[in-house]
Amino acid sequence: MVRVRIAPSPTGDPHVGTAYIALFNYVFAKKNNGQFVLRIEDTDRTRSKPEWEHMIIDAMKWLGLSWDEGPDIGGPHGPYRQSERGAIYAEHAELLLEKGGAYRCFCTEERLAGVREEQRKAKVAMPGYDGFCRKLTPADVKAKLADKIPFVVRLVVPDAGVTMVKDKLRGEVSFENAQVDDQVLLKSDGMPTYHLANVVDDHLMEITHVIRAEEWITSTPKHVLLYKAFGWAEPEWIHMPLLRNADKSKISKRKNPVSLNYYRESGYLPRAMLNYLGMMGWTMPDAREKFSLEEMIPAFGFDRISLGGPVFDIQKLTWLNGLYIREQSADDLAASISRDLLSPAALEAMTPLIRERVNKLEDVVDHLVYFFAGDVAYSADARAALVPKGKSAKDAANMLAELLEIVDGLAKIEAADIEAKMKALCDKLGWKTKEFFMPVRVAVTGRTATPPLHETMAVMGKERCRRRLRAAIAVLKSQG
RNA sequence: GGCCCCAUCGUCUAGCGGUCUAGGACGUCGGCCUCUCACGCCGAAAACACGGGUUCGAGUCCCGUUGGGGUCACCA
Repeated sequence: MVRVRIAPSPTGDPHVGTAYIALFNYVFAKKNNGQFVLRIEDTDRTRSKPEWEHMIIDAMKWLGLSWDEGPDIGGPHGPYRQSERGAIYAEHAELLLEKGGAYRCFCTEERLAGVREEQRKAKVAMPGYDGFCRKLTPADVKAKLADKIPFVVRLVVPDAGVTMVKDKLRGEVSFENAQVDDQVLLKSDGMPTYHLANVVDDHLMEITHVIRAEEWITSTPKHVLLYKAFGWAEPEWIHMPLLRNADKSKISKRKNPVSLNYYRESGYLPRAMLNYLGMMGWTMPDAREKFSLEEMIPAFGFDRISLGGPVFDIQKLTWLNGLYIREQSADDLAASISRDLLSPAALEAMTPLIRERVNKLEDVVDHLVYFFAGDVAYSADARAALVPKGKSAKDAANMLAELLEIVDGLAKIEAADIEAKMKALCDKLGWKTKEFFMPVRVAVTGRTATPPLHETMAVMGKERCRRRLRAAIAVLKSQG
């Protein structure tokens, strides 16, 4: 039985790269009458948030990639949230300690930083943990444990030899063990790192094929070593090429919209997104470019994967989406417009904001534009208002960039919350409120006159706000 | 920088030694259709990174160079 999984980390917006890898896992599972598991990797206590998890699950459902087991529906291998599996990891770390596959490390952050610094200065070829605590005697360990000195558990990596990773797409990739660090397996807060949790869970959940992004390939030897230390059989390793920005670097929010919500709210259709992602690195045997998930499944095979990292080209995605939009009947299109864009709920949220500004019903249209539109045009007046008197375009761009950073970190914009955060930012920068809010208003709406900003932003939604902040920053930068 | 991966038009790609004077798609440009725009249709420009091998024959196999990317956390 083929069993695969997608294991997103709920530390930010649902990512297009997650959808990409999920798609190939899903299709491979379906092709082989296998099962697809959703597992939430929330072992980073400081960055993981339940809101992000909800958004990821919601986005995956929007795409239509359904899973057979997951935190929302349960299953025989649960729990599917790593934060709820602490005892399992502790137990396995202990097992590894007994088998000699791991050791306790009592080094402080400071010592580690010092070691790193020295290695940096000495230009050591392979910086990494220096193995200090590996030399501790059982008596040393016992004493430190008794003194309640905090510790982490590290993987024992052999000093010599080679670890081979058999990748389905790349063949045998070998790594000198000397190049592999004694990775931390269990953090001092008792939570596992990705490496431990991933291996333990994949084994316990009976995952047969690990289909993940190429960025993981260099840590795979650690995983292979872990399987060996536990005495478990390895899954098949399949490292997919990475989605890229136009400059070929790994796709990132700085250079591309990467949130699935951006595409969802812009009105890209899930089937268009899936189709486009399906042609990133893979082609239909008959060379068709337009194909459905159902058509992809029987045709799929890893033999048609190409390994060059594909550039995520929104223009081509948009063309494809247009094909799907136009093939709907006018009735169906009208229905999706009133359901997904001009919905009663959206209108109800906007109405209180624009009511005072309206004398005739038709007046609403002018105000509705910036709530519903994608990008807004910045007129000459608007451009002028983007830069407050006494400030430079650069100042304004920097200010908006800081605001963008704040918006990025929010799962959802709430009026009171964003108002407080903007006031705080304004104070921090030492700007007058007038100087601060007008550029933001113009950036986000393209207008110099709008309903109260924080409410407008909340109703407009995070995706619209951030894309326009980005656009305004770009305008300011081009002005020098 | 060490290690690892990758390498056909600007971009996504076809090509699995001869059928390649390299095919398709997006984008770009030109034209047709047309009240405008869009859609649609037709056409054009546009690529095998470089150097060595192997072979009767290399875009296709091997090696090197160059280039790009990834990774070197108590993040995933």
